[in-house]
Amino acid sequence: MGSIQAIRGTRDILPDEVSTWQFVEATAREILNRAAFREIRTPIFEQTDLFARGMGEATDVVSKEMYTFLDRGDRSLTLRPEGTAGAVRSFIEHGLQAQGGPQRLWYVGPMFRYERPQAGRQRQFHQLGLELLGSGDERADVEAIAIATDILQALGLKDLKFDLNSIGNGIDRTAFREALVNYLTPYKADLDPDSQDRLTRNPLRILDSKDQNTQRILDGAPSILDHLSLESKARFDRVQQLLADLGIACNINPRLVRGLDYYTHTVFEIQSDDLGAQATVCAGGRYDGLVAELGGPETPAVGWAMGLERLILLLQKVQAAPIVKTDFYLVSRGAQAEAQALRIAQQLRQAGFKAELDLSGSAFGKQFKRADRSGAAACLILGDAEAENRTVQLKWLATGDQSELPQAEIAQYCEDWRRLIAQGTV
RNA sequence: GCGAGCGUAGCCAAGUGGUUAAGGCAGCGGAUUGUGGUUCCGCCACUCGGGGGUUCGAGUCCCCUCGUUCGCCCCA
Repeated sequence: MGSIQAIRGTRDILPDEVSTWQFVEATAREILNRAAFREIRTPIFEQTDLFARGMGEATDVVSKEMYTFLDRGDRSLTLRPEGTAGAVRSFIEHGLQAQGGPQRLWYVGPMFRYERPQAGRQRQFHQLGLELLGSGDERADVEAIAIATDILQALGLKDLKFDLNSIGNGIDRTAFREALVNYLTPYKADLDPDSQDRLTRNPLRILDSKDQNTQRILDGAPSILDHLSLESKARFDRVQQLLADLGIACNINPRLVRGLDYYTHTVFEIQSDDLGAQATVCAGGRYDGLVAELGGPETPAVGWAMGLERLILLLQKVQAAPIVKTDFYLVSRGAQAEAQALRIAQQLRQAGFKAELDLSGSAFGKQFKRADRSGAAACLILGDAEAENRTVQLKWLATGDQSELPQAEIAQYCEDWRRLIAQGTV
C-alpha cells in the first residue's frame, strides 16, 4: 500500500457519477420547494450528548456506531449519524417555533456511522430528509409521506414496498412491551441468540428479526395494533384514510418498529428488493416527544430520511443520467492564436455556451480528435493565418461544413448558433 | 464486533508451482508536420495489495496484515 487511499467505508464520487447525484438532488429540491419546505444546513458535528439524548443511549447507533472524539478543548464531539437531532437542536436554539405555524424543513448531506461496509452501507453516506415541526395533525404525517413518494416516483423508481405501522404513544408501547415479553418468555430458549438478548434489552426489536424460527414464534404474538389506545387507534385510522384518498398504497405491517427511540405513532419504511440486505431506501415517522426531550417546547413533529447512495444504486439500474455536451471546442496553434482562442472561449461562455479550450498545443489533427471525443457541436479553429486576419474558422462536426468569419462578428452569430445547436441539426 | 469470498496496468481480465507475466478497452506516439470520427503500426506491469515463510524455483502453496465484496448485527 504505497499510496494513500480513501478511508475504509468512504468513497469518492467521481464526475461521471456526480451527474446522477445532481439529478436526484435537483428532483427532490424541486418537489420540496413546491410543498413549501425550506432547506436547513446544520454542522456535521455536534455535542455527543445531542445524539445520545435524541436517539437513545441504548440504541445500536449511539452505543456502538458513532464517530466520537475529543477536540482540543476536551469536548466530546460526534460526527452526525443522522439529520434529525441537528435540525431539532437548531429549531430549538433559534426559536423557530416563534415564526408561527409549523416549520417545514429539509436537509441533505453526509452522515457518519462506524459500521462494517456492505452493499448500500458505508461509514460516510448521504441522507436527504425532511422535518415537519409543530403539527400533530394526521395531515402532517400524510403530507410528509406524500412528498417522499412523489420524489421516488419523480426519480422513476418503481416496485418499491411501502410499509406502515403505528407504535402508539408511550403508554401504549409500555403495555404492548409487557404483553410481548409475557408471550415470548416461555419461548426464550427457541429464539435466536440476538433476540434472546433483546428480550430484556429492547423486546420490540425482536419483531423484525430475520431469523426464520423467531418469525414463526412471532406468528402467535400479540400485535401492537391491539394495544393502541382508542385515541391512537383513531389517529392511525385517519392516517390510513388520508393516504388512501391520495391514492398512496401501503401495506400495514404490525411488526414494523424503528431503531431509534424517539418515534411515536406513525412509522413507515420504503424498501426495494433490488438492494440486497440493506433494502430500506426511505424511512421515518412521527416523533412527538423529541423536541421537548432536547429541551425545547412541547412540539409534535414528523419526518423521514432517504439514503442517497441507495437511491443512486437503484437509479443506475434504471437509467443513465444524460451528459451535457460541449457546444464549442476551441482548436488553436501559435501564441497569438492561442491567446485569441482563450478570449473567444470566454466570450462564448459569457454568452451562455459550453466552450472547451484545447490546452495541448499539439498538432491540429490531435486537437480535432479530442474535439470529436468531447461530443462538441462545432470547432472554432485559430492558426497563424486566422490570428493575423482576426478571423476564425467555424466547423460543424456532424456535417463537416466549415466557414470563416471575422472574430468581431461572433457576437452577432450567437443567436443563430444557439438555435442550430438546440435543434440538433448541426 | 462475527462469518465467508476476492485482490494481476486507469478499467475488464488470462494465468491453478517451472524459462522473457496472454488478450481487450482506455491512454499516448506515428502513418496524417492546418483539420476529426475508420484503418494500420508502435508504446504502455523489472512484476502480480503489503510483509514473512515453504521450495532448486511462487502471481500460483502456507501464515500474518491491509483493502474490497457479500452476509449477520444494525440502519437510510
